[in-house]
Amino acid sequence: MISGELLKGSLKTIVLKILKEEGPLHGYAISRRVEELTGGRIRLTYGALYPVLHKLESENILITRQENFNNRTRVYYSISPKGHSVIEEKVQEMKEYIESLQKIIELKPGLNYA
Amino acid sequence: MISGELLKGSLKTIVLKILKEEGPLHGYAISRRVEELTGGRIRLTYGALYPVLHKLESENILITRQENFNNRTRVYYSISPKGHSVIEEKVQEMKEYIESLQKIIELKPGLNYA
DNA sequence: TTGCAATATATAAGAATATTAAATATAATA
DNA sequence: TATTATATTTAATATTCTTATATATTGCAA
Repeated sequence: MISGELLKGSLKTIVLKILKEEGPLHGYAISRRVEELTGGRIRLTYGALYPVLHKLESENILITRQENFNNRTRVYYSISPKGHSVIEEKVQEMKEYIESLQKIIELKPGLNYA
Repeated sequence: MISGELLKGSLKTIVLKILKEEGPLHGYAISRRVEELTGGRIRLTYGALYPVLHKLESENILITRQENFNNRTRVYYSISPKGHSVIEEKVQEMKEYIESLQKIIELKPGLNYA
C-alpha cells in the first residue's frame, strides 16, 4: 500500500469527487470504492474519513440522509448545491498538481550545475 | 499557486528526485528549480525545505558540501550511495500514487447506488 | 454454536509535516 | 538609498493523518 504520507491533503478531494460521480454513498462504501478503484493501493482509514465527512457537512459542502439497513445506521452523503463549485476547484487544483508532479518525476539526468 | 495542503508528503520525493537528476544543488536552488519546472505552481517554503534537507542528511540519504560564494555560505546537497535506492522506492511509490489519483479524478458519472 | 470476518460509525491520543513569521546577512539593481 | 534577490535557520502554530479503542449487527465457516 501507498504510505499514508502521500495521502495527506488529497483525501478531501478524493471523497468529494467520488461522491459527485457516484453518490450518495455512506462512509464505509466510499472507502471500499476507493480501494476498488485503486487496486487496493489507496485505503482511507476511518479515523481520517469520518472526521473529514463531518467537517465537509458542517461546512455545508455535503448533505446527509440517514437510513436504517439491517439494524445498522447508514449515513448517506451527497453534494450540496454549494458543494459543486468547491469540487470543481478542488479537482482542477489536483489536476494541476498531478501535472506538476509528473514534470518532476519524469526528469531526466541533466547538467550538473556544481 | 497550489495549496500547501496537497504538497504534504510529496516534498521529500520532489527534493530527492531533483537532486538525483540535477544535483548537487543548494536549498535555495532546489526551491527555484521546482518553481521553474512547475510554472510557479509548486513553491517550496524554506520553513519546510531546510528541515527536510537536514533530516535527510541526518538519515544519511543526502551528503553535503559547504562552499563560500560571495561571502554567503552555500550548502550543496547530493545523494549518498544509500540514498539512491531510497529515491527509486519513493519515485515508484509516487508514480503509483499519481496513477491512483488519476483513476479517481477521471471518474465519469456512474450509477447512483442509493 | 462459537468465533471470525465483514459491515458501519465515532472519537481520542499521538505523530508527522507543512505554514507563517522572525532573525540574520550580503550583493545587485533601480 | 531603498528594495529585491540571494541564502540559511528556527520557533510557534495549524492541519491532517495514523493508531487504537469503542460499540453493535450480520453472515459464514469450523
